[in-house]
Amino acid sequence: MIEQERLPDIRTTAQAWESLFRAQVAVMRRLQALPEFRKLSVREYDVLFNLTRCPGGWTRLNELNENLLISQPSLSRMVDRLEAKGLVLRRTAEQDQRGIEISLTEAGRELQRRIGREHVRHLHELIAPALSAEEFGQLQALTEKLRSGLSPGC
Amino acid sequence: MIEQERLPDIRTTAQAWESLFRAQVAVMRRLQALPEFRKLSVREYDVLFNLTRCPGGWTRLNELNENLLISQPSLSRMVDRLEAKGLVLRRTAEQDQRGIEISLTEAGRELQRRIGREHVRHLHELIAPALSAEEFGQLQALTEKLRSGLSPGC
DNA sequence: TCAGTTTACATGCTTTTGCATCTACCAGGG
DNA sequence: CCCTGGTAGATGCAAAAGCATGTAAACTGA
Repeated sequence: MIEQERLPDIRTTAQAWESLFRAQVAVMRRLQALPEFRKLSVREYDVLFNLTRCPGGWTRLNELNENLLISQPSLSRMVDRLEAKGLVLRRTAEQDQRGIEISLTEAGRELQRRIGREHVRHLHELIAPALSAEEFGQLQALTEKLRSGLSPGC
Repeated sequence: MIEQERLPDIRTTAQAWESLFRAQVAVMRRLQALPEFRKLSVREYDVLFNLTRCPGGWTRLNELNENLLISQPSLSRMVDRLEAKGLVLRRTAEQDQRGIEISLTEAGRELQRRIGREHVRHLHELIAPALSAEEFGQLQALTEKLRSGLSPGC
């Protein structure tokens, strides 16, 4: 038996996106009010978090910028501030003298871990009651597929 | 036969949320660069959009604020600007003299529709290739359930 | 009824963001 | 080799954001 896979119409995609977006807002709104984000904003934490996810520990600034919603100048200045706080290091890329590479300092890594632990714990308390383990698995699979399947054209 | 519904562990919830969040960032990053948001930022558009969704057309400012990620003072000033542009109206609430109610002007409604049409069209082009109609339906159902099932405690 | 508390929004002030632009560097022909 | 075009970040400046606080109205409980 052949499974028919319907192409989504414009209503379907719009409604799914709206629902996903509202869920994200609802969760994020509660998260960012939590005490772990008093010293470092969610955006700043997200930079540190992204830095933990790159092999070798160094990432290009432009590459980092692709995973964030802030503009290139804003990231440049946010890195200034994180550097001033002793949380990240800057160096010029070896192969491309225009480029800048960033990595966490030990203090930065430590702070990320500390905030991350609290964050994950609070996140769990907040969202765990909403879905079963199986449903969270489906949600993860669908959102991963969504992200990786975005139209390259636009 | 009884279906066993497992409770999610902390890894499962954290990974699902991270995936959802990254998908949202990836989509939003592309959306906000589109031409329809040159005149009005995504945040401002979202306010107009929320105003189309309230019965009677008038919404309390604090109620509106719950659906947005910006702070109360920021919303207050954003409404100032939208009012100055002739897109929304302000009035004091009847039952509660402290409260402010907002509604769209005709120009505001018109602008929302115009941006909204472009927005939905571009959104569709962007995300439609990623999932089937059935999968978008599942995604919508899961994210709605997530949003409505958040722990009231935190 | 009236002082004390809470809620809703506005406002002063500082920080952060974004747009436009600048500089430095790379890459690809002539 | 130099010139042209393009890319990676930095920076000047104006707009927007958040924090702390102010004001005024509503609730609360003697």
